[in-house]
Order: sequence, then C-alpha cells, then structure tokens
Amino acid sequence: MKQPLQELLIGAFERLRSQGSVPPDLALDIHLERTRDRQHGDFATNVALTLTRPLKRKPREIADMIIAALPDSGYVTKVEVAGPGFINFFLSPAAYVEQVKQVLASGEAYGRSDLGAGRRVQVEFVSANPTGPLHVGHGRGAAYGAAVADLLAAAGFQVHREYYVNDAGRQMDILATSVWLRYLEMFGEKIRFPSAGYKSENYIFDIAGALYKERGDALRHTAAAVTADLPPDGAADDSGDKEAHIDALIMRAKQLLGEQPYRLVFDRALDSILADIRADLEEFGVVYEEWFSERSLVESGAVERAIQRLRDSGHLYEKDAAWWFRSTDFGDEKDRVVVRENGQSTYFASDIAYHMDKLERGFDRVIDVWGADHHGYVPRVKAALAAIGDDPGRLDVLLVQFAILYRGGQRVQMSTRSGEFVTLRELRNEVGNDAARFFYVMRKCEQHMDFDLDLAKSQSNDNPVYYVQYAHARICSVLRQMHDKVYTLDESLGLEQLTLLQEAHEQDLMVALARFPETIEAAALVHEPHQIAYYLRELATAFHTYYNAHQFLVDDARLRNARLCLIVATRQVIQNGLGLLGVSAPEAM
RNA sequence: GCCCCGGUAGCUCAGUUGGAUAGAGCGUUCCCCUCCUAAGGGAAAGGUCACAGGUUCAACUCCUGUCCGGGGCGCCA
Repeated sequence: MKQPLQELLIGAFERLRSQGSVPPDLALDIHLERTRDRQHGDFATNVALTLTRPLKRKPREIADMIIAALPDSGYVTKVEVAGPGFINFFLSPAAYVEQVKQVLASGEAYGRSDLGAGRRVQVEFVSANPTGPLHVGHGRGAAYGAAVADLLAAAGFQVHREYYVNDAGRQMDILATSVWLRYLEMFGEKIRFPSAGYKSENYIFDIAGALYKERGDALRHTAAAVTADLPPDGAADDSGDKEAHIDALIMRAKQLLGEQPYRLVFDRALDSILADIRADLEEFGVVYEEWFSERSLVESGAVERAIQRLRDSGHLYEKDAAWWFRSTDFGDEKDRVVVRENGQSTYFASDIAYHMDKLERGFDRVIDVWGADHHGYVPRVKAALAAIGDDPGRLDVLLVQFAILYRGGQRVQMSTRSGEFVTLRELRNEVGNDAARFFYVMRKCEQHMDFDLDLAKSQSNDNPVYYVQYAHARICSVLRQMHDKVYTLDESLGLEQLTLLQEAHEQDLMVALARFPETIEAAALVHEPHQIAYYLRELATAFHTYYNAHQFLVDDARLRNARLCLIVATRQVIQNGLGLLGVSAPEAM
C-alpha cells in the first residue's frame, strides 16, 4: 500500500526537476509513514520539512508545490498540507477494498513479500551446551530466534536455522566423567563425587542407568584404580583445587577406559541429552535445518586451519607457552588465547573456525542469537573475522536478556549452581506452548523480561494470548452460526459488495488488515517479532470492537456477505500472524 | 575501573529509527448481554518521558555529563 504512494512522490519530483523548480542534484530521502491519527489521513510524509534548508523556502510552500506536481492516482482521494508542512494522503475506499480481496486471494501467503529477494541468511540460536536440559533462559532465545527466522523467511529471505552443538571441550568431559562415576556407583564402588562434577543432576543417574543396562560391567573399574594418586578436591575440608582434581579424574577415565570405551560413555551422555533438547524444541515448535557439531570442526582440521590462517596473516604471537590472537588490533579490549599452554585449542578457536565456515558457506548475512551474558564476546569474534579478511559487518549478533519468572507476585528463585533452575519443559507444561511462545516475544529482546506465570496461565481477557486467539475463535464461531442459520458464504457476492462497508469500525479493521505486510517487513528487517505481537493485539481489538458494535449475520445478503468476507479475511491474518510466532489459532475456545 | 542493556501513567511495557495533542494492556471508577462466545465492548481519571546541558524548523528519540537498576569483564564453554 505504501509502494504506490512512494512512486507518486518520486513522480512528482521528476516533474519538478524537469520544470526546474528543484535542482537536479537534490538528494531525496522520502519518509512515508502511517499516521497515528485518522484525521491526518492514512499516510504522511515530511519531505517538505526536510527540504526547507536546501531549497531555502517555507515548508508549506514546498508542500504545495509537491502536491501540485503529483500524478493522478485512483488510490488517493485527497492530499493536503497540514501542521508545519506535512503532506497527508487519504486513500480511497477502493484501495482498502482491494486489500481485503488480496487477503482472501493470497490466503496463507498474505503478508509475505520478496523484500529479501532470496538472499541467504543463517540464523543460529539456542546452541545451549548439551550438558543438561534447556532452561527458561534458553526458551526465550528459542522463541525469539525461531520468530526472527520465520519473519525473515516471510520477508523473502532464504533462511537456514542452525544449532551449534558444543560437543567438544572440557565441559563435555566433565559430563562424561560424571556419568561414568555414577555408573561405577551402581556396582557399589565408593568414590567421593568431585565437587566440580555434575553432582545433583538427576539425568546423570538416568544416563548412567541406561549405560549399566546396555553395557553391563564392560566399563567397570575399581574405586581404588580410579582415585589413586589424585590431587585433592577443592571442597571446604581439604584445601585442594577442584578444577585440577576433576581434570585429573577426566585423564584417569580416559586412561583406564581407553579411547573407544571412553568415547562410548561420552557419546552416550551427549546423544541422550541432545535427543532430549531436540525433542523439547520440537514440541515447542522450533525446528532446525542443521545441527552443527563443534567436534566436526576439530576433527576435520577446520580449527587448525583457522589458527593457521591467523598465524599466516601475522595476528598470532606466543607468550607464556600459549598462542594469543592480537584482537586489540581490531578494537577488542585485550588479546585472547587461542591455543592453551597444554596445547589444547580454546572454545574461542572453535568459534573462529565456525564463523569462518559460516561465511565460507556463502550466506549473505549471518545472525547469532546469544544470551546477553555473552556480550563481551562479540568484539573478539568480529575481530577474528576482520583479521582473516572477512567482513565483520555480515555478522549480526542479537543479544537476548534474561527472563525473570514471577509466581504469585513473587520472583521465582533460579540458581544453576544448586540445580534448582526451572527447565523450559516445566514452563511449557505449566503455561502451555502458546502462552510461552507469545510471552517470550512480547518484549524487545534487549529488554529484561518479567514473565508472569499466573498471567500466562490465566484463561481471561487479561491474557494477551487468549485475547488474540479468542478473536480467531469468535470468527470461527460466527461461521458455525452461519451454517446453523442455513446461510452460506457467497464470497464473490461479498467481494463485490465490500464498498457497503462504510462504518468506522469496518474502515478501521480494513486499515488494520492492510498494515500486516508492512508490519512483517519492518519487524523482519530490525529483528523485532514483538511488533507482530503488538500488531495482533491491535488487530484483535479492531475486530472485537466491530463485533460488539455490529451484527454480521444480517438479513440483507449483500451486506451479510460483505461483512463475512471482511471477518474471514481478519481470521486469515490472525492465523498468519500467530503462525509467525509459533502460536496456534484455535477454532473454538 | 572498563564495557553492554535499561530508566516513559500505580504496575508491565510500546512509541513506525528526528515529526503533528506521548500510547496500549493490567489495576482503579462508571456504563453495556431479550442480540453471532461478556475469554467481549464503551467512557473517565492517571505523565516534569530519571536529571542537566547541547545539536535544529522540530528531541521520549541523536551527542555529552550525572544519578539509579540489571548484566559482563577466565589459558570455562
């Protein structure tokens, strides 16, 4: 709807240039916006205001000149100058009628565009370490990332959703070792559990139990062999180093088991947890094109190649037996280690390799959705890309703030350390997938979020999810009533008679429908799914107001079918909008 | 100490990237079902946009400084 108006303005300026009323080299930045107030028409532009200085004329004079030069259009009934020099456009009823027809003709595709022109975008999100179930913080990243990806797809981008699996590294060794120790306990081996291990997590016992069932005593070793000559743990009673202790324990596990059996324990733990995460996300309506393994980067030599590229380009130096990346040359606060004293590459090295790989795969844009606690990590990743000659501007890192749960007006305590965090699955079971998905994206991602569990659960008009879904259900209900009254929907008759819909409520609803495609484009480009949530609430309000003010199933067949066409179009848009957020559109509530 | 995010109605938050009289939901007060689901609608009250400067035709929006809240600053991942 915006596009034709934009073209009219461009046409006007072409005419003004040829007339010599405007210098030929005049730079134009035409901002066309929806008006806040219908008194100001449908769209407004401030070009005249922005041209006061270059043209050295009064804004209202400039506005008059532009209006006089506008080509004719069937979409516009009136154009006027207002306020300090705004140009207001009033669209013709035909323009909105056209939009309703468009909704019904396009169906599920209404709102989609080819703005992205098929450019390839990769969206990496969640990527939680596979060391335990997802918690509510990951849930927000999942809902947000999925919505951003779907929005981009709707805006015509070719989207590749990816989960980066941190299946290499020390944290996973700690996990595997923890499982093995629990497994040994099942044979009655008495081993004091390391304080840095996964001590109180129930799923560790479950995985150990599965291992016991599948492998019997094939992986058994005696407590004495496991604990012999270990450096002391760091618990309160012995002043050892808990990190050194667990590292030694990991070494011991690898030694006693041998490479293959150790790998077996490791993979059993990894597969089990990853399967759980995958199922959790699928139930949440979040699916990926690819699960990308960090280990595959290590094993394929990609990490080594990445380090070599940095070394070749002179950005690495050796200090204290470790290899450092001079990221300060690219704006980072301090230099970062890529190869540790012990010869192991760091997580950061893997991440450099991963991001190199992403760009090599030819994505036009790469989006990472991270928890806000990783913000300090952004400069070093961008630094690495710059160092190897890639364009860090192709990478967008979207930081998602934490969600704080409230129940009964009280903050729900969450502590990862004590293991009493709330899992995503628990949240989904408590409030349902729809409420969880909707609430998670109701806020801008950089906003701290207060997640009110009671509100999310309440089946009342306080709850925005139900409010929107109810509008959809109500329309379905009207159609059921229609059948009961032995009417049928005559769509072609209704579409012919759309001009009968002159009531203010009907006009408002048509405006709301027309705004949907614009809203998707805007939300997609700035990665803000909350705009869709707000839009849907406004659309639902426009419908509920209309519903209360007018009867749809009236005797007059022409008016009845016109109104039914309008609300069927509304139902379609609600369905499309909720779909973008991963929320269902129920036919009855 | 340095860095990131936030501060808008009693509460939770929007504010179309600098535009017209700062908006919505909840809460409060009042009103509307002989009528397609009242899980709805209408009306009222409610504001020094944290504070102070600056930039310009125009600042909640951009710049600088201050105050308050949250988070981050590992050879962890």
